[in-house]
Amino acid sequence: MPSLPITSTHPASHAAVVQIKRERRKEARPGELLAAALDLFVEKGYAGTRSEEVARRAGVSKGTLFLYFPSKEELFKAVVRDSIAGHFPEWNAELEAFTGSTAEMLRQFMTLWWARVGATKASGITKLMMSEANNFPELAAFYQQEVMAPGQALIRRILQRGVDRGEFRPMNIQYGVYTVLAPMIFLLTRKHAMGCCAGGLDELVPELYLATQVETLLHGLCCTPTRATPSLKKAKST
Amino acid sequence: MPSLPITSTHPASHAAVVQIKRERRKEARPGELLAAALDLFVEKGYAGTRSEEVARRAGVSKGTLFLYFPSKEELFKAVVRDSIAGHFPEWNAELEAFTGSTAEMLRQFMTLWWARVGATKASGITKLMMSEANNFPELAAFYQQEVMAPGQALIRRILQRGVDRGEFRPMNIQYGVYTVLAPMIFLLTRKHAMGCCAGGLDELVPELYLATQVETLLHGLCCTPTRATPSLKKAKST
Amino acid sequence: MPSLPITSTHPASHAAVVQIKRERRKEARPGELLAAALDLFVEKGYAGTRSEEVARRAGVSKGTLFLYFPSKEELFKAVVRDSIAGHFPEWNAELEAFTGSTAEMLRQFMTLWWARVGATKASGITKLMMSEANNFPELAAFYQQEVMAPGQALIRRILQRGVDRGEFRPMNIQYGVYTVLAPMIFLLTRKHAMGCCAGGLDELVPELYLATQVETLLHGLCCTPTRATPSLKKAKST
Amino acid sequence: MPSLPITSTHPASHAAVVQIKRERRKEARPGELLAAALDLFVEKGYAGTRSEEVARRAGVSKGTLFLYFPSKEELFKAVVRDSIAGHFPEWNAELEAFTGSTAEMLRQFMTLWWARVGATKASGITKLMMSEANNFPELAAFYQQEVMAPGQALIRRILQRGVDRGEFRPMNIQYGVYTVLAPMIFLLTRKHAMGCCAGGLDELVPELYLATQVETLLHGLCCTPTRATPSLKKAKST
DNA sequence: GATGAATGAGTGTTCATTCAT
DNA sequence: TATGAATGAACACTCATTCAT
Repeated sequence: MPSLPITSTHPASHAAVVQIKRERRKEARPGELLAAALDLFVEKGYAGTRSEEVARRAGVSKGTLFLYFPSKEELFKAVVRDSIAGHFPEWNAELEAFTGSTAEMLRQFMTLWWARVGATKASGITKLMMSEANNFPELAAFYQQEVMAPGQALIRRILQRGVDRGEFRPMNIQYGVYTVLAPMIFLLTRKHAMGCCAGGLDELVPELYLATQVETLLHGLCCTPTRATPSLKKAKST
Repeated sequence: MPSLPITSTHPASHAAVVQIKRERRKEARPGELLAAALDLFVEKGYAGTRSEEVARRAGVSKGTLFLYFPSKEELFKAVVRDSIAGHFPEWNAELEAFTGSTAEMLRQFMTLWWARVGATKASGITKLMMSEANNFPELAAFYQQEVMAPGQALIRRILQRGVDRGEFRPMNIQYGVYTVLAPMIFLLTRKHAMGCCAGGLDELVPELYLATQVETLLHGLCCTPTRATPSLKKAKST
Repeated sequence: MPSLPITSTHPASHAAVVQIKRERRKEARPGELLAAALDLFVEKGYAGTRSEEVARRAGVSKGTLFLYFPSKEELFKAVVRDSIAGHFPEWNAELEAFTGSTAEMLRQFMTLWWARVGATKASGITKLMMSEANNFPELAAFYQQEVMAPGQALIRRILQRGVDRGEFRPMNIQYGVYTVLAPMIFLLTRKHAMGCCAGGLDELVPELYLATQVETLLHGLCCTPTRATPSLKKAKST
Repeated sequence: MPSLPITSTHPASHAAVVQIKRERRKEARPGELLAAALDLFVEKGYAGTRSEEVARRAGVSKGTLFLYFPSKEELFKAVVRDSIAGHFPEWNAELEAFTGSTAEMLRQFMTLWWARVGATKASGITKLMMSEANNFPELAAFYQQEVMAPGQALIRRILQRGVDRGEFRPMNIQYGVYTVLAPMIFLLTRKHAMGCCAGGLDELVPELYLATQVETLLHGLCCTPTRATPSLKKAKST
């Protein structure tokens, strides 16, 4: 699996970051606008983000924004496309180099996902798509193809490895994928949509929640009780 | 200049001809408006739904809408109450009358939730809240209070019952609630946000997915392993 | 000066008050509506008064209001016309029967005006006219003719009497009229327009204010110092 | 069906032809808008003035108005400041620099007030407040604070100076203020509310009326009788 | 006559988009 | 290229007026 093609429809969108700040960085404009727009779209949603604020945060005038992006809609699409730069090759490679048990592999996958996506700004993109997919079907298709599909393929490979190596019971792999996905999406929802109104009682520690989920999952998935749940040994005899 | 077309400027001169007859249907209006509003809120989101269109879809004028609901916000709350919140007393009663095993109780909860909410338009409301909660804090608080809190309380009661009766292992109940919630939210996300672009490979049968999830959960939750719906064995022999 | 013609364009507007409350008082409707409208127009102004509230206060439905008055504008006109029933003949007669000094006459005029107009609901009509005259020129003309003119004539007669009897110095009578009018209008303004925001320091006792004004006036108007200001005797010798 | 007229649905296809050229006049706009707003507020009252008409009269679009003034209320406040409130520092300074007799000071105050406020459109603002204060409490508070309070303080200072210097008799200063205020308010009422229907008999020359009032006042206020403007005698001889 | 459900033009305000400079 | 002043279509909500019952 070679590096994913980067679909960037605007010039100098990502490379600009590396550029030297010479001649008042003309080439960097689109990148700065995209960064500002990402922040604001995540924070305020599509409708709630005013184009003037995007421009101001990028340090340019309102007119300049429309010089680079013909409309707010196009800006939004560009933001989503631009933000989904391919980390998948790297993650794929990491997981393929993994040599431990598949249970451990799943634990590591979840942990890394939280550290690299869930806990970072990148999670905002996912939230954005969940919110606006209906309004931008074309974009949803793009997201499905560029993010959801590779992501699910990655999970699928883990589960398949577990089954192939006799570590997991035979299963409907696709449903297994969804089982892994569900707590991730749940966390994103809490973080970006419901976090504001969570009652005081249910402070949720994401890392702990994910760990708990993985162990619960493994109980259901594994052929032999995983080390994290010795108490189930008796149960296994049935 | 004899041949210029003369356009009548007298008010209501032409409109009167087209005049739609006014119907007086006081009893039926709120329901019709609620139905129209549910459709549009789900389809276009809260901000994207224009009150005039709600009225038109219900076959009345803009003014009539505000005759029954004093503001867009109250209209939305009424929709939430009508679709979801108002049913909690009934659902609570049903579960309290339940006499079977707690595993079976959880299965029934999930099944009924899908039939009554997940599979219906009401599910769109939950998706909508996930999308727009950040932009409308008052609506979010309302939803939290009227839907999230009672819903989670309901799940909590099920889990607690399992623990109390020695059917489930002791657990952090709140995390257990989230474990039950996660696949529900995952389904809603798929249906409303990603459903439009689902690839051919992953056709998902929600009922089957939920059943699978419950069984996986039960493997992790129960004191004694619970094979899929043992209660059905008896039923078969009948 | 015979009794002023009462211009009432609506049936049973005033006579209704005397009527016996038999047969659910059909004839009283216009009168009740006018009374309710007067209250509300005075309290909330023309634009601020909603026709539905007028109807409700009169104990009828919104439709009924428009049955009696073809529009809000006509209702307003009717209110003003109806409320200015002629007290002037009575007041004229009273003053013509007055036998004391003209200074005393002026004092009594002011005192009675406050008791009968300034302090009562009738003052609201004047405020109404001051506020809305520009929007209803036709009505303003009516008010000018029916109220302002007779009122000023009355004052004029007092002043003229003072001059004729050698009690007041010769003066431009019309300006004298305005001098008498000014504190009256000032009081109405305070009561109806600025009263809401008067600072705590300047509590104004209308009767005291008017008395003060009259004495100040008399200092300027009288040939000999009036009894209320003995300290001025010395000054008079100049 | 070949002969159907095809109506272009492309946006701005026709409008572009009629397009009025946009002028950039940032410096001039606020003044133009303020002038237009003053005209309309005086003519139609606060509630009766539509913001779009203010914009149109200033030759700009509705949006431009809100570019300079964030709301109708702020526009009104700006008009008040521009017309009246903003001049108090200057007027205060003038009076503090005054070195003549307090009687003369009062005369000058009245004269200047008429020339600068009473005779100008600014007077309409005061009339407007008298009309609409009850319906817009926040505006009333603003006007009280920015205009009424400084204005009355100014008068109070004059009267106090007269008393302190032994020119005026001791008095209840606040009532004195009202005595000065009354003819001013009377004039405004006549001009804006009753002026439209003034009968032929009472042509009023405001300057003359005010002068008369001041002299009448001074008769009552001064320790030694002050015949009309003695200071003018000297002036004549010059 | 009386009702009150229904109407829809009108209002302040926002904001993506345009365009003269 | 870049600016930011200017635009105008939208939108939630109000309320005088109408009319079926």
